[in-house]
Amino acid sequence: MDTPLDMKSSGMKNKRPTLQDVADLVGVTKMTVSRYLRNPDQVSPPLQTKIGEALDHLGYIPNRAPDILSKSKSHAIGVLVPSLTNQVFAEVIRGIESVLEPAGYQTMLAHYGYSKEAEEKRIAALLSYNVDGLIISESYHTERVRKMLSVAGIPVIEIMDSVSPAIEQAIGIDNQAAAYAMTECMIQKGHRKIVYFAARMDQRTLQRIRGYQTAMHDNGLTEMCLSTDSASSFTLGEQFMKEALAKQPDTDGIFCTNDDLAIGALYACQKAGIKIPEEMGIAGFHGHNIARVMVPLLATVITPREEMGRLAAEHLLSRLQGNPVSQKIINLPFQIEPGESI
Amino acid sequence: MDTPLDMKSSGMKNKRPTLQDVADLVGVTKMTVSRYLRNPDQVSPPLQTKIGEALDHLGYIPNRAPDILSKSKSHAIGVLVPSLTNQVFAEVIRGIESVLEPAGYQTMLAHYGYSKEAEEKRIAALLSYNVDGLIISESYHTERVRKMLSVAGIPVIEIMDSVSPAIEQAIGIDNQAAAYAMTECMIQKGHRKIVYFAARMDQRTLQRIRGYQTAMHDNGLTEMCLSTDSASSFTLGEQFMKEALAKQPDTDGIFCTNDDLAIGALYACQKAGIKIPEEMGIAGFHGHNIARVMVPLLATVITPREEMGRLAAEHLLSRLQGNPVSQKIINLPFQIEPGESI
DNA sequence: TATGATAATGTTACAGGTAACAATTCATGG
DNA sequence: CCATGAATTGTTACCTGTAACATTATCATA
Repeated sequence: MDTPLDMKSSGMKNKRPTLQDVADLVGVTKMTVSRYLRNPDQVSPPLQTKIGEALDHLGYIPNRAPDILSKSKSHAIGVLVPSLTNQVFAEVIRGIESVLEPAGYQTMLAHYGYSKEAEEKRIAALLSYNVDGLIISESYHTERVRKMLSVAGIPVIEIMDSVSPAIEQAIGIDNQAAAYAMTECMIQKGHRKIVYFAARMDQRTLQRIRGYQTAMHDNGLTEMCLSTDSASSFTLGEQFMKEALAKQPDTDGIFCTNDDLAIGALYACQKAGIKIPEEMGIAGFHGHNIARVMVPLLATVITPREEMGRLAAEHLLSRLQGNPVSQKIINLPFQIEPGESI
Repeated sequence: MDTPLDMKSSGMKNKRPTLQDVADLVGVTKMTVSRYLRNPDQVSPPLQTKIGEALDHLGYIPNRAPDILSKSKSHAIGVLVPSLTNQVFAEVIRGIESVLEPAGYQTMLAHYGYSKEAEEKRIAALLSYNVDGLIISESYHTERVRKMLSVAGIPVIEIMDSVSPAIEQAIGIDNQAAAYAMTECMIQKGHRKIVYFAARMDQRTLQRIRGYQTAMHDNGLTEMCLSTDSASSFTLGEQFMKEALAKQPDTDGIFCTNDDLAIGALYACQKAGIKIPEEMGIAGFHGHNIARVMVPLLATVITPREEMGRLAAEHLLSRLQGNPVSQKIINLPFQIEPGESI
């Protein structure tokens, strides 16, 4: 005569409990339960106990859907990065979450693998979930993306790049200036035939190339660039190294668009018995953690990735609180770390 | 006499357009527009054109909120990992998304920094957004987490670990067996005084330690373990190396719970002039990409991270289509890569 | 031209929480 | 013992897209 032990075994739908279910159990309306959840003191002490027990017993889980529907406020922030495997973005994300999480916001992460088409789809998806704000990391967008963002009417912050014209607000570094500075540094150290290794030709890489080219030109040196559209990797750095030596045997310096390529190139030299930095100077970009411990220490451009994420989140929160854009473009400092490899 | 150029400048609320707005513009009911969006052929050709134009003109963005509310289907999958900066999880996530994205599912990523408390909060947050399924990467859960998951009534898949009892379904590797195999391999290569470096004492690390201990014991060797609760890093590997040599100067092997520690330890040896592998064998775990190119090549346990993510997503999709759990525990193979460092 | 079938469009109700307002209870002082 | 107001609880409406059903338009055929 017993009822089934639980709903699962009874073949019922086992739907997750709603406020109504809790209210029915206690014998009040769901409004009362709602009040309890938002501020327990709004209901009488005896009900507080009963409602608390009922919530616990049923295992009530809050449901944001109604709120999102009625107030168009999801308390979720969309974060769009090109890649998750790239350590750089992982650190930016950590910075973002370190601010959003304590503020009660959920981050909705999406990535688009550097494809404009995917970016469009991902932004549409994030907007369809009614995110309250967006942090994106590209500087060029299709017309449709711009329209979507404008229509959505939510604050948008672009990160990584402080040079391209911002939609509303951009926080990043000046990639061209950083690349210029590193190239200058390599030249000062005596390198002359410096080749640039580039992968994934996005805006940031193009700007770095421009910085490198300008520095070479300003010093009366000849530039040479090896590039590909595919993803960068340690192995690609090795390949490029071999290619550079084949094309220009007297190459004495390599500046890479990121540390992955640089590390690959460095190991390729070690395997080939090329002395670093005497015979070949190698520099990277972005300060991969490993660059700071390896032997020899890799020359690299150190960028404030985590702080960039933090700042982006802070400015976004500020705008969600109704404040206007305080500063359209925020340019963060970078640092040239010569290491031991140039 | 002109109307303002756009709504922004008119001080209006600039709310994002709804189906009703589109319908009003065309002169039909929103139901007709809804039909057009789901299957254009359901409306007459002239209306198809007009609705298409209106949608475009207003920049309509679909809104999932009503659907989530009425059907409790969000087409979002929650993915919970301990850390995003850890490359291992980035690759798992890539595997997951490679399956979910083409299937029309949005991933909602959350991480909890190895804290049980944060895990609870994160799972509650994901459930409050009505995710249709969950992929989580811990094997031990608080009672409250178990209750939430049971009440939510959505498919849950645990990844990383194939040994702990699965809530519903687990996909991972046998960490203990893998650590045993690598320890055996080190012993075979002649190392005797092998020390284990562990950070972040989660279940997986504990199982690896057990594998190491068993292998040492089975070979009549003495075990020694350096561990900390804090996060692993290259620098920590360096510190541990110094500590191990101080405590046990005749240490001739290091087995690390991950490649980050191993790489740090390896460079520490290089800086101290200790020859690898002659004087010191070093092995890692998980096959960090860099381990596959560095000099010397790092001995490591190669795990199918991306495939693990793919499989988890595929099984989740299958269950979302109503299929039952086909296999409660799926044990993926690992591979011992001796490299040149042991 | 009437009839029935089919295509095209409209109407209504619903999902679950909460703002806004309404109603009820209860204690207190006159 | 009732008026008054504060404290507590209830009622109604709303947010947006769509399933389910209802209605109207269109057209071929008897």
